[in-house]
Amino acid sequence: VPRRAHVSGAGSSGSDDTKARLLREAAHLFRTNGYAGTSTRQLAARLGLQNASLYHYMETKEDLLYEVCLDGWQRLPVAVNEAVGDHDDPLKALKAAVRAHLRITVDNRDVYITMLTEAKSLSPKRQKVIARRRTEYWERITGLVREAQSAGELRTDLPPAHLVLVLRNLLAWTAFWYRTDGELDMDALQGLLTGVFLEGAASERAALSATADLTI
Amino acid sequence: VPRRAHVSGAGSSGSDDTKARLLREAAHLFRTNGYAGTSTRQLAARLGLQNASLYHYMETKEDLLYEVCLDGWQRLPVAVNEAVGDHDDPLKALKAAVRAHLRITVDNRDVYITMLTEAKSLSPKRQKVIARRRTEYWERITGLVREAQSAGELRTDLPPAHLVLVLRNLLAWTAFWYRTDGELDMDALQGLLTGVFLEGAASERAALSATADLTI
DNA sequence: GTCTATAAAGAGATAGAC
DNA sequence: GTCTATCTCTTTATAGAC
Repeated sequence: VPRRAHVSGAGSSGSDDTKARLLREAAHLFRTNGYAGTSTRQLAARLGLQNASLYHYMETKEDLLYEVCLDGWQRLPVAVNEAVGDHDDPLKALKAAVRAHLRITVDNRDVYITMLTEAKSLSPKRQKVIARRRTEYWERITGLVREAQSAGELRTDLPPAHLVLVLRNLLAWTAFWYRTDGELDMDALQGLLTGVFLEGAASERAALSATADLTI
Repeated sequence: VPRRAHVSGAGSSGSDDTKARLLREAAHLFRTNGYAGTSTRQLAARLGLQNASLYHYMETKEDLLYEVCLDGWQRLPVAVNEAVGDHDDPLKALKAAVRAHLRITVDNRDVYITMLTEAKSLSPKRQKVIARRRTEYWERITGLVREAQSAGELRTDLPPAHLVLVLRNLLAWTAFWYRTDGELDMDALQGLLTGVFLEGAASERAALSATADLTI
């Protein structure tokens, strides 16, 4: 008789509430101390377990890192697809994607920062799997940018891939400094990044003179 | 009789060419394997030394990380000040600062990425020193942005600190993906980032309609 | 599913010879 | 300035009882 009447997430085996906690705490410690800097004893202590008990839920410590990275690179495209779903206007779709990306990465900083900074500690084989997911994700974003260009909403003098490099900078680094208790809420953050990305930081006067330079 | 007729850098003691190599290799390994994931034996091997010999140049492994971080946060403001030096126009000064930042971080990826991702492994006291240098650096950049706003070259509807957050995203993450053997050389990279930062990614048509929205 | 106990390897750092 | 040798502690992971 199971002690808790939970419907488990997606696991194939066992009664896994503890497994989810394990992954959450692992992501937290990996971000805070680094992967190699996190011991299985520390991890066990945070769950109120002995070191050896962890091995009921995992085979090696590296498995945890791998699962955290897989989870993160899964959540991101899922959230973006959901956000993009119901927009006809490509620029609105892109804005929704930006919003979803920010939301996911800020709400899951431990997972997100771990998957960006600690994936180097995975085996080469597993690093390749992660790198492939990352590539696919950013290709998806590139597609959104390309559509917005085709619709005449984004400038076409720069290739979509280059615009995405800029966008990627804006999105990737945000979770490293953003604090939910800071002066910027999520709406302001999204407005700031989208605003400068689309309109630029130049003053109107400067922008007009730049246009003049081109026209004359 | 010294074996090499080198003028040493800034050290107060000893004959230190090896010390510089040690710091370089340390930064490389710290970036590649993480601080905790790097052993003193690995480090020694890269210098052709035994583990114990390192302790002639350092007291603890953590000292190396600290020196790498200090070095990185020293180089950045020095390079920016030098680049800004001879510009009267605030916007040109800011552009020169951006160029210098990119140059330094891309040319010293090991140091730069280590100081951003591994400083968490320092003692709390040392982390504070590093955090202070980081703050001072970005305050310097904020000053440049503020001047460019005062000169009417950057939009003033956003506070300088918010424009710097955007700029910081653009600059901070670049060294993580930029490859010197890629299709973008440093000039193109600087042009891309500065261009989108100043002018925005929207098409002119879209930009005009945005302006119209404000005017009408 | 969690425990105690422990194996086996690797870590940072030191002692002292040369 | 570099070495060999070693101390001491911590690490990941396993064995086997409950």
